Order: sequence, then C-alpha cells, then structure tokens
Amino acid sequence: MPGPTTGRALKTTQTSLRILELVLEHEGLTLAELDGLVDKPKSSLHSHLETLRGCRYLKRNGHTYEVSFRLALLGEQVRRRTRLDTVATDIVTDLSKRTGEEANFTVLEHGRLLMLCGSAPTAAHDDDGFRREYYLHNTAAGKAILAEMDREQVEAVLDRWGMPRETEATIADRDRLFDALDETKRRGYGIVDEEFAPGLLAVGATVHDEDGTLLGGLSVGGPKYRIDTAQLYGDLADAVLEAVDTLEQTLLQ
Amino acid sequence: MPGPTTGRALKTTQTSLRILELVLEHEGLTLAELDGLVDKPKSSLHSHLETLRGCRYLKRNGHTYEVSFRLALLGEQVRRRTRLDTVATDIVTDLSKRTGEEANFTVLEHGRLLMLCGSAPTAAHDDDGFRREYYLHNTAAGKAILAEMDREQVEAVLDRWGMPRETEATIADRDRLFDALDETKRRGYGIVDEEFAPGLLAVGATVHDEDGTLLGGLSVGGPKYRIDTAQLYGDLADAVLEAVDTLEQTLLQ
DNA sequence: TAAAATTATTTGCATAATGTGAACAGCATG
DNA sequence: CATGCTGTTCACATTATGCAAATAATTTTA
Repeated sequence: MPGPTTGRALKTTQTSLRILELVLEHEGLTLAELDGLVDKPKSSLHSHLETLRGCRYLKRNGHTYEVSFRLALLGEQVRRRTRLDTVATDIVTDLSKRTGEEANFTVLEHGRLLMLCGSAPTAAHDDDGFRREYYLHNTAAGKAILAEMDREQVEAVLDRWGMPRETEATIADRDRLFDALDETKRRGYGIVDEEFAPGLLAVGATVHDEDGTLLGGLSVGGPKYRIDTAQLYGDLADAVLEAVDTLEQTLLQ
Repeated sequence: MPGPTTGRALKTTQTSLRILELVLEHEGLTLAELDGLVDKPKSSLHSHLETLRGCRYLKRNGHTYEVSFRLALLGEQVRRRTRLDTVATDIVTDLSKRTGEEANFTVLEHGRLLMLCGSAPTAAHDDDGFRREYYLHNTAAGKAILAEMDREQVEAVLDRWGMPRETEATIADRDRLFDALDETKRRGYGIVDEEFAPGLLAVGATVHDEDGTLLGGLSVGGPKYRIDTAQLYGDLADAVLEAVDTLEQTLLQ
C-alpha cells in the first residue's frame, strides 16, 4: 500500500500509519477487531496502538481506540498554511452559481486528487473509506492533469493506483486512456461522461502555480438530464476555463 | 516527548511522527535543516522523511518537504465522526453573544485541552507551534477539569506536562495549585485571573458525556478592563454553567 | 568553465529494536 | 466457579534500523 520511496522504507512506521488509518476508517476498533483486519500478531498490534496513543494520535475509551481530535488540529494547520484554500473557495462558489451545477477544486498529491473545497462529496463509492479522494483516470480534472504529464509520469501514476472501474463507462484500459488523453490535450480540458458516476457529466481543467507547477484541477458537473453535449463543451467548458484563469491570476497576487 | 504507553513503545514510529510534526511546525524543511533540529544522522532522517512521503503524509517540492493536504482530509474525518463539534459550535456562539465576551469549547485529550470551536485563538504563546492546544493548570476550563480528577490523575497530568508559566500570575507550584483546585471544587467552576494571559479573566466549567465521562470544558473570558469580579463570579459564571447544561442536554438527544 | 561547496542518496555493517508466539492477567458471562 | 473473552507481558530470534563514510547530484563561487 505505501508508495515508492528513495532510500530505505521504514516498515515500522508504515505499519503504524496503516493502523492509524484503519482506526480512522473504522471509527473505533478494539485490539481484537484489528487483529482480524491486519495480518500481524496481537502483541505487535498492541505495540503499534499504544505507541500511537503515546504520541497522541490515538486515544482509548475502555477497549476501543479512536483517533484523537489532535489530528483534526494538525490537519487544520495544513490548511492554514496556504492561501490556496480560501482563494479557491470563493472561485468555486462563484463557478457553481454561474453554471448552476456543482463545482469543486481538487489538489494533486501523490497521484491522487484531494478535494480541497467544493460541493458535497459526489456519488463516488467510498472505496478507501475517506471520500474526497479521487483517481485521475476517471475524473474530468484528473484526465486534464494526466494529459499534461509525459507518458512516463502517467505510467507511474497508473502503476501505483491502477485504473479501478467506477462505472461501466470507466476507461480501464491503458491504450484507450492514452487515446482519450490525446484528445483531451487537443481540446484543452478534460471530460467525463459517466465514467465517474452513472449519469454524471463533468468538465475539468488544470490549475497551475505562479511558476507553472501543476497544482490541481477545477471542475463542474451535473446530471445528464440537465446537461447536453453542446452545453458541456460550450458554456460549461468556457466557465471552467475562465474560473481557472481568475484563480491563477488571484494566486499570483 | 511521547507519553507513557502500556507495552513497548516503538521508537521508529515515535521519531517518524516527531519528524512529521517538525515539518508541519516549520512549514517546509529540507533534509539539511532538519538535521539541525533533530539529533540523528542525515541518513536516518532521510529514511523517515521518505517513508512518510511514501505513506503520503509528506510531499516535496524540490528539496523541501511539506505536509500533505491529505492530513487535512484525515483530520476532517475525525471532526465529522462526532456530533460534538456541530452542537458545541452553536452553543459557543450563543454564549458569546449573550455575554459579549469570547467563548470556546475545548476537548480534553491526553492531559491537554484542544480547542474544538470558539473565538479566535487567544493571546497564548505559540509554544508548541500549534496554538489551540492548552495546558490544564493555567486555563479556566482546565482548572475545572483538574478539580474533578483525583489527586493521582492530577499528578499524572502534571508529571507529563509540567506547569509552564504563561504569565507572572501562572500557578507554577503544585501545592498552590491543589489549594486552588480545592477552591474550584467548592465553587463549581474554574477561574483564571491573568494566569493564562496578561489582563485576561475567564470562567470555565466541565462538560460531560451522557454517561458522565469528562469530555472537556466550556469557558468565557475577556479583558480585565471590561469585566469586574462581581460579573466574573456572577453573570459570566452563570452563563457558562447554563451553557454547559444546554450542551449536555443537547448531547444526549 | 572549472572547482568548491552544499545538498541528497546509497551502502555495508553492527546492533538495537521489532516481530513473534506463548504464557499471564483481568473481566465479564454463563 | 469455571469458561470464554479481552488485553498485556515476556524471552527469544531475527530482522529492520541506526549509523558513518562514500557516492552522487546539484548549486555556488571563483
């Protein structure tokens, strides 16, 4: 599950963090329950849990472990560090109002998209227990991002995360994806036609740093019964590209 | 720095997490800079950093490491798990409006108080880089909480966290603290008179679970020039106790 | 442009720290 | 009172980590 690292990966840390995430995902676990989820002896799990507790990442009520509120505070620190969050929020709400559809801003990290701000989490399956974390191959913004990477980078992303099917329409074949990405590149923005969720159409485009670094993506979408093709490639696409522009402009102030 | 654990503490995990927190605190660090902060060889630090990156807790731009946004998402998961957050927010704003002073709700965790919701972080020194994390011995809610613990538990808290001076008035002596706690117990709520910040008066009381477990504290406070003693022990104290009551009532619905 | 300095990364080795399973303890249930 | 269940401890084997020095990559300086 942990990704590639330069140098030597510390397995102790890896399993500790995996356990932390399991506790978060399962909203409180006992040692015995964890024992069923992880292939390690109880005594090892015990050490990890108690170490995480000692470091104030976990706490316990009786026999069940829970993630500490401290994690929430630490997380907010991360948000506060950047202007990105507040700036994007305004632009996303504006984009949503203008188009009448749901909009969101996602950040590219480790080959996934994390929703920083936007409408309520979409219909996506809660596959990793977290929501708000998306693949690149089946999202509008994600495809726009992949289209900007060179083949090598794309392969690296796919190697790490695969191409899980979300719907019937999800592109699960590398060659077909590369074709789609060529098209995306020519077009200048990404499209998903029910590849992410049944009945969902969306447009997405990439957002860049002041020095051209890929930050993430902006996207709008809605149900197919409300949006037709002309709109998707027309008004909606224009709105997204315009929003990207204002966002990038605002960021370099 | 890590606290006591039952069982064996995993040092690898401990230092990994310490490094994570250092990166968060210092808003991006290079390996070389970290080398100055932690007493470990560069090669070890490298392994920890890269492991944390592999697990998507850190990312890097060039040579500087930063904490991933993912931590923000994980943190939000923690908040979303509980009703406490939303319920307390309403009551805190109400309390603040009624009294005209700043109010906040803090949660007890690992012998510290974490501000879950409330007015902007108070004038406290940013001693652990995080703000929003308070000691028990020099806060109104904290003293109310300590007053409910038995001596053994109080000693444990003090052993772990000490009694750092925040101001001249901060109680830095155990015996004097225990005297103050006896008084607090009789009174039914905690008071700080410039012990937390110069010129700041505050009242705080404990908040309990549906089954009587200590959850945290609610408090109101403001500058000395606006609040006199009669008010502090009168209207303000009453307001806090009333707010605690509604909060607890709402929680068990 | 070359040399120097600064940074990150790799590697082999010694050893400490972790993984392991079995034994122990603590608690509720029947 | 015994029987399950839970979590906790322990001694041992082994592996994974810490370490220091060497290498590589990069930037700075001359």
